[in-house]
Amino acid sequence: MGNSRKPSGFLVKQRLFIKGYLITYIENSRPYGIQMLDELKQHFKPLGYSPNHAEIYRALHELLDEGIVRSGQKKLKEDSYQEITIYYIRDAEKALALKRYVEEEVIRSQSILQKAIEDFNLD
Amino acid sequence: MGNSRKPSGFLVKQRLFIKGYLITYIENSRPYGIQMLDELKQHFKPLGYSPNHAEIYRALHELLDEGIVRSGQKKLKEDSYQEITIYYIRDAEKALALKRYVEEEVIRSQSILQKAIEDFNLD
DNA sequence: TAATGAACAGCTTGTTCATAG
DNA sequence: CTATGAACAAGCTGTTCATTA
Repeated sequence: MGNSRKPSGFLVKQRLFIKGYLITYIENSRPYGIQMLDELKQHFKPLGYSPNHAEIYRALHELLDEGIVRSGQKKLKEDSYQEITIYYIRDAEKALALKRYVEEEVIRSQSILQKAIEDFNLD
Repeated sequence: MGNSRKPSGFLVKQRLFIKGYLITYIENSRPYGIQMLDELKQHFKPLGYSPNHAEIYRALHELLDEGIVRSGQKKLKEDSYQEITIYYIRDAEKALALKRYVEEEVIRSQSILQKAIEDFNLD
């Protein structure tokens, strides 16, 4: 059973990083997948980071599986036929715990990078 | 031909990160693979990062292929039978260019993480 | 046994295809 | 056509095995 590879502990994984943002977006405004993707792209475009849609959906599905969020269907516009999937926080405690963990990982990653910048400047 | 996947531009890749350190180590003291690995492990252990030996060798081989370093054989100790592979800078200009690129990537990655920290603190 | 290297396996993620409405 | 999702494929990287001296 328990066959998993021990990660080397380099930088925070993209999937986890995105989950932190999705929780925040869902807490604030219950948007849907593509909209959150667009926000992320806008947000990080100046820094050369542009996530793709599959990664957002995979992250959302993981949040569902973990019982952190729940989802519902809704029409995109009242007079529209288009259905979208919107998300709500299901377990606020778990959500907060995950966000804290993401933050830890982000800070740890930053300190690794900070060390490198200092080391490279020593030449 | 040119079939490559466009990276999303998230954080700097471990391989590249390590190459920056290897160049610095080689510039300073011409150590060999395992020794550089041990130094890296010591250096980043407090931050939970512990690279493995295969990753270091892959990085060294790439630096060889790119013509940035060259290698030579040497006995580990004078009275020893054990041979080690030591590295020297072959093209200082290329080496510097790569280090600059690594530094750029590290800084870009840091700004992504910095943004996240600020965003998460807004709750 | 220490150092190096290659092969293999598993995980992450970018691209493409499919489906619904 | 838009949103969602799944399947597929390409990397990347951790683990294991092989070789050499």
